[in-house]
Amino acid sequence: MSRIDPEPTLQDEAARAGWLYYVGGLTQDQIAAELGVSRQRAQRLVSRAMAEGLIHVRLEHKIGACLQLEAELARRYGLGQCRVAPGLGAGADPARAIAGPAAALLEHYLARAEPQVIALGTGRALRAMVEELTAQDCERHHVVSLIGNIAPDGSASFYDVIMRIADKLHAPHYPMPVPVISDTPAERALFHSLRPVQAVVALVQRADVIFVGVGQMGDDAPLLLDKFVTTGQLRDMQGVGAAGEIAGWVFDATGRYIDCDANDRVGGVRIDAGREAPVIGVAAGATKVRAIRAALTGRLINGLVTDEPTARALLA
Amino acid sequence: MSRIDPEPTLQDEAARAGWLYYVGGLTQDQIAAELGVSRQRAQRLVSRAMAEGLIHVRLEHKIGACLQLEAELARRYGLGQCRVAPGLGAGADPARAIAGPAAALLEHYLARAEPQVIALGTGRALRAMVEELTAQDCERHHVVSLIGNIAPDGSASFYDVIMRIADKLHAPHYPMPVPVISDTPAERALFHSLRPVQAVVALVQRADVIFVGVGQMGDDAPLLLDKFVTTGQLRDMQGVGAAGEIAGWVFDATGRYIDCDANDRVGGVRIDAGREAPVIGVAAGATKVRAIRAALTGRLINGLVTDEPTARALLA
DNA sequence: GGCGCGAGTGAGTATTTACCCATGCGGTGA
DNA sequence: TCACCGCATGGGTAAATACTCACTCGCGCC
Repeated sequence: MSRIDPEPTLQDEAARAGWLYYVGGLTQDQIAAELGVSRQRAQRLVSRAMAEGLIHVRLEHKIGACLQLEAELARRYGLGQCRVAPGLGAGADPARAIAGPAAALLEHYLARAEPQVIALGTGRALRAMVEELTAQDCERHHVVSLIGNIAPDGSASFYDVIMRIADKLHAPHYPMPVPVISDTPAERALFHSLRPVQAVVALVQRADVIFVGVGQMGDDAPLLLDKFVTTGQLRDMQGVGAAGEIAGWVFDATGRYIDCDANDRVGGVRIDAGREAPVIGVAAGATKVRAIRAALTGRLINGLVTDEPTARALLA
Repeated sequence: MSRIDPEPTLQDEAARAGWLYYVGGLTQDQIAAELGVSRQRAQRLVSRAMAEGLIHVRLEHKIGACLQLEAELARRYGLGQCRVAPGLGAGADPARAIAGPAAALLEHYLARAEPQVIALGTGRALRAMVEELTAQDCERHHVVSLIGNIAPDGSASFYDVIMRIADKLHAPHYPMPVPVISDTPAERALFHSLRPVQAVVALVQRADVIFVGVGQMGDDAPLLLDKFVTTGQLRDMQGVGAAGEIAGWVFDATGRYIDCDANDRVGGVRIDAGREAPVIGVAAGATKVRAIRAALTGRLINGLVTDEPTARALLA
C-alpha cells in the first residue's frame, strides 16, 4: 500500500459498518470479522450509522392509495405539488414519515441548473426534511430564512434550519437577523427598517420556492411551547378564531391572517395568499389538520407534503 | 371515507410493509398488527419489498479512505469524475457495491434541465446501476445504446439495459438495431449502412455522457461466456495482448484497440480515446483490474465508478 | 496519588427475524 | 369428479440482533 491508512474516524467506521450491513447484507458477525472488531462493537457501529443519519432509506414505490390521495388533494385545493407519504402507525412521529418525500421534493428544485432562491420556515418537520437531504454542492443556489433567528434571550434561535441546510449544500445562506417575535411593533419596525434586513426580505419576495411548516394553535401550540406568546395571548388568539400559523403569522380557519397583537410583532416575512411561486407546506399529524386545511383554503400554500392519515382527514 | 379502498396490490402492501419496517422502525409484529396480517406474512412482505428493490438504501457519508482513493485516481489518470464505493467484503458481488454510487452519478446528469443524450453500454454493473436508479420523468433526455441489441439467435439481447432504463425514466430511447457481433465484417458494414442505424450512431457520437462497463479478457471473459467469441478466438486475442473490452471492442494493456477478427464484426459504436464528453467506466472486481487500468491508461474512459479494493489495486 | 466520572467494552440474555415444513386452498387437466 | 400441481399460509425453530449489566480504562479533579 502506497499510503499510510490514516486512522479512520469513528464516523468512517460506522459508515462502513452500516454500508456492509444495509447494502452488503452481511450479518453483524461478518462485519465484525471484516472490520476486525468484536460483534458488539459491530452492532454499535451499525446502530450508530443509522442514528447519525449516515444511512438513508427511501421508498421507491408510490403506493396506490397515496397516489390517489395526492390527486384528490391537488384537485380539491388546486395544488401544484402534492406528496402523501404512507403513515407510520399510531405512535410514531409524523415528521419522520414526511421528511423523506419532502427532502426529495426539495432536491427536485436543487437539481435545477439555474440558480434558485429557496426560502425556508422552521419547525420540526423542516428540520427532519433537512436531515434527510443528501449533501451536495449547490453554490449557485441561495437559501434564505423566512423567520427571525434571534431567540427571546438574544441567542440564535434553536430550530433555525438555515444553518443546517447551508452546511449540507454549501450554498450561500441568509438568516433573518431579526427577533422571532419582537417585544413591540416598534421594535419590529425598527429591525425591518435596517438595510440588511430589507435585503433578506427582498430575497424572500423573489424566492423561486418556499418551504414552510404549519403550526397549530391548540393549547399546545408551538408558539406557546417556544415561549413566543403567553397562555393569555394564545387564548385571545384562539378566541378570535386562530386556526394555524405559518412562519409565526397566525391565521383563521379560512386562511386569513387575523388582526392580533402577536401578528404585529412577528419578525419573519408574511407569506401572502395566492403567490405564484410554489409555497410548499410540510406538515402532518392529527393536531395539525385544522391548521393545514385553513392554510390550503386560504391559498397561503399551493403545495403540500403530508402523510396518509392527515391527507384522509383533510379530505374528510 | 369518501372512496372505496381499491384492493391494494401485493406490491403496495410490500411497499407499505417495507416502509413501516425500514423508515418507521416498527417490528414485524407491529407491522402485522398495523396491516392486519399474520406475522409471517408481514415478514414476507418486508423481504419482498427489499427483493423487488422497492426500498433503496444509500450511504450519505463519504468514508475518508474512499475519498482519498478517488482523489488519487482522479489525479493519476486525469479523471473528470471518480467515485469509489467501500468494498463489500470478499464474497460479495462488486457490482452491488458500485451500483448505488453509479446511479447517483447518473442522476446527476439526469437532473440537468437541458436535454441530455445519455449513451449506455451493457453488462452486469450497468444493469445493477439501473436497478438502483430512482424512477422519474425525463422526457427531455434521450437514452441511446452503444451496443447492438440483437443476440446471436436473432432475439433481443438479454442484458440490454436501454429498455429497463427507458422504462424507469420514461425517456425516448434508441436501441442499436444491429447484432452484438455480426458473423462477418460485411454483415456489420451492411447494418451500419442502414439509415436508422446511422441515426443511432450519430446520436451516440454527440452524447453528453456515456456510461460503459469494462469487460475483462481472461479465460472467463464475458465475451466468451455470452458466446460472442469462441475459445479459440479468445486465445488468439489474448495472444496479441487483449486486456479488456468496452462495448465489445477489445483493447490491449495500453488501451489501444487491437487489430483482430472480432473487432471487425462488433456491432456497437467504438468509443475513441480522449473524448471530450464524460465517458464513465462502471466496473469493479479483482479480475477486471487489468482491463480497467488499460482503459484508463488509453484514456478510453475519463471517469470511473469502482470499489475500494479495485481502486487500491489500480493504484498499486 | 487517590477518587470519582463517563465512555467504551464484552458477556449474557431477551427479543426479533429468517428459514423450514406440513397444511390447505384454488385452479387445471384427465 | 377427482387427482394433481402450484402456491400461499401459519406454526415452529434456529439464527441473528438489540439490550442490559458489570467491568475497565483514561481523565480530570481534589
